[in-house]
Formats: sequence, C-alpha cells, structure tokens
Amino acid sequence: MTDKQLRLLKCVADETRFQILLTLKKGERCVCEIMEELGREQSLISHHLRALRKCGLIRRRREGKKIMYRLADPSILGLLADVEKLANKFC
Amino acid sequence: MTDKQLRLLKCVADETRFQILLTLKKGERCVCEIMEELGREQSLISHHLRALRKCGLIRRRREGKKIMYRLADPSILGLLADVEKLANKFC
DNA sequence: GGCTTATATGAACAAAGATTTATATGAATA
DNA sequence: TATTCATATAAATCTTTGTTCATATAAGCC
Repeated sequence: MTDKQLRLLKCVADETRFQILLTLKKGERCVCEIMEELGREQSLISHHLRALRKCGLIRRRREGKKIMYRLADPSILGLLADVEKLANKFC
Repeated sequence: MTDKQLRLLKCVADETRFQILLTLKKGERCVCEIMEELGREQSLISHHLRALRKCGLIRRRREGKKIMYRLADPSILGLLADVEKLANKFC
C-alpha cells in the first residue's frame, strides 16, 4: 500500500467527496449544479473538487463562464460500484 | 452510502490500521507481535485495534496473559485484496 | 472599461483523528 | 499475595482535515 494509494482511499472515504462523485456519475456538471445538488457552500465544493482532482479522480474544462467537471475516466464508475459493494458486504 | 459504510472505509484508509490488517492476514497475532512487526508503540496499536474491532473487522480472544487478534471473517481477505486492486488501478 | 456571474484560493477557525504519556486492569507466577 | 507481564484506557497533546469567510481571478455582458 503506497502513499498515493492511501491518499486515494482517504479521498473517497469522505461523505461530501463521495457525493460529488455520485453526482458526476450522472454526467458532466458545473460547480453551481453540484452545489445545488448537495446543498453546500460554493467554496466548500470548490475545495473538495480540488482534492478529487489532485488524486486524479476528476477532470475539468472551461465552458464560457462555467467550469465543467467530469469523472476522469469511465473506470471510476467501477471504483464507486466496488467501494459500495464492499461497504455493503460488511455493513 | 450510509454512515456505517463510511466509517468502515475511513477505518481501512489509515496506514497503521491497514498494516495491522495485513499482519492479521497472515494469521492470529497477539498485541506484542503486532507492535513488533509494525515497530509502533503498544498503546497506539491498542487504540487502533479497538477501532478495527469497533467496525467489526477483527475479533479477539484471551489466551493466558496474551490477547490474540484475528480477522473477523475470511471474507475480509477479499476486502483487503479488493481495496488494493482498486488502489492499484488508479495509482 | 466597469459590472456581473462563476469559480478558485488563502487564511482563520473548528472538528476529528492520531499519537504519546501516564496509569489501570487482569492473568500468571514466584 | 506481591510482582511481573501483556494489554487497555483516559487524558493531554499534536496533526490533519474539513469548513467558513473574505478576497481574487477570469470570462462575458452592458
């Protein structure tokens, strides 16, 4: 278990970040959409998006005034499913 | 993603606890063996063992002066393997 | 260019978690 | 039963992480 792997695990093991990932699972979203969906402050979402980006889980692109976020790669869907499956098995 | 599931994830996403699980993967161990293997303080190990026990990942039994710890259930081996596999896929 | 909208960032603060220190408990043994 | 060995626990402290608040940036529009 490397440092980087541990950081990935910790990154996913946060409620807000996990919810953001679930939102992006449904497709590309801008920050304000994510804020609305989760009902949290803009700045908080922004910080968490940064963290997710730092571990390579999400990507972004600018579209006019907005910045659109998406899962970095479709295999992340698998990660989310697996994490949920694991958790279910033991809870 | 329930609260309990999140707690499980967080529990696994700690270096020391993960190492303890890897140690127990090799078989039942007493606290002093775990301490030695990880080279950490007795009290620290004890705290982490408690946390692991609290999420149901490990069990213990007394044997004379010693207390022996083990994985709660063989399916935890699967959990560890899966977690490592996931991490590898993205790191 | 000044204003607005959308997002990012840095600093301050709060909360949670890990680690250490000191002490307690409980079984074995002299 | 007093001592020792193995482990647990509580409190104190240190560290990390999450949250908020205030401000900056960058694009589009008037």
